[in-house]
Amino acid sequence: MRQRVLELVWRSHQPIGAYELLAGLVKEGFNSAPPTVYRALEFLCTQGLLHKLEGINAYVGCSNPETPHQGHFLLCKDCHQAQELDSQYISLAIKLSADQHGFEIKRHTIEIVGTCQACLDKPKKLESEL
Amino acid sequence: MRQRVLELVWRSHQPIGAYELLAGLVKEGFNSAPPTVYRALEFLCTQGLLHKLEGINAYVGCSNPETPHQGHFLLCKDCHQAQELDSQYISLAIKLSADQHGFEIKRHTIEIVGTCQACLDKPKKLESEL
DNA sequence: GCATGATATGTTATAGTATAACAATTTGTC
DNA sequence: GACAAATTGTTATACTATAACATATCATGC
Repeated sequence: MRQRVLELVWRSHQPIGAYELLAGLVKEGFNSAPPTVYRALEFLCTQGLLHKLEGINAYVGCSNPETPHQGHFLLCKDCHQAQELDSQYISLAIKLSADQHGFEIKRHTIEIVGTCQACLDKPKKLESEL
Repeated sequence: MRQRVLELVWRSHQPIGAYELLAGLVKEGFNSAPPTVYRALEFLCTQGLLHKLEGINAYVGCSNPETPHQGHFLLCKDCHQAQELDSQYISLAIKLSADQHGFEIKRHTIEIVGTCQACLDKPKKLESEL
């Protein structure tokens, strides 16, 4: 079941919600209910195979599951693609800030919303096609 | 109404949820419903008077509403306090990463979950009081 | 094999978060 | 005061998530 969920997430190629995944399972013949999906998602996130995007209640496959890490994401509000970042600078800056406040980090969420390069280029494309 | 909601958020001294705010309004005699609260919250966030914490679906007062900015937060999982950061390093690191990907930032969410200094010190306090 | 406990999944119900759509009211401006 | 714009009220419902308990699957030692 967990494997089915993982595959469905990867197959979507964009962030996907729990109930959308549930619909996918049902379409495959599984007679599943919400807890099934949420359990699988929780497990996969714990294992570092998925990340949850808190801002939009959706899930994406982790781009580098071998190395345990927290996800940093660029979320395009036009095409809804999620690009995972791996920035040492961001991680370092966060660690420094936390240390300054004597704060012990357990996990962190970084979600940057805006417009991706492809979508920024789209208007230009249209122009050049005229 | 918006003012009432803003005051209730500040008065709570911690992140507070929409339905908790609604209960507060009702206790004050207002006969309000969810949309009222959500509208007020959306307005106050847009004005930069509040920040929303996506990870826990709760709202906190902005510590510096004069200067428009995105919230960066340290969230203590023990005492549930939210400490707002203002780190130029974090902002810069994010901007650099986004630029590298040709990404245009609209807004971002940074939520660091862990244990605050006060809560880290608590066990020691108990020890010394024996 | 098969009893046993641990892990995983099924099932039902419900809690918690958020918004759509339309009506009524208030507010500012002329 | 009349009008348009902005705000709030009202009802209904959509979306997200978990509690609680039942059942099934799986690994392990005997």
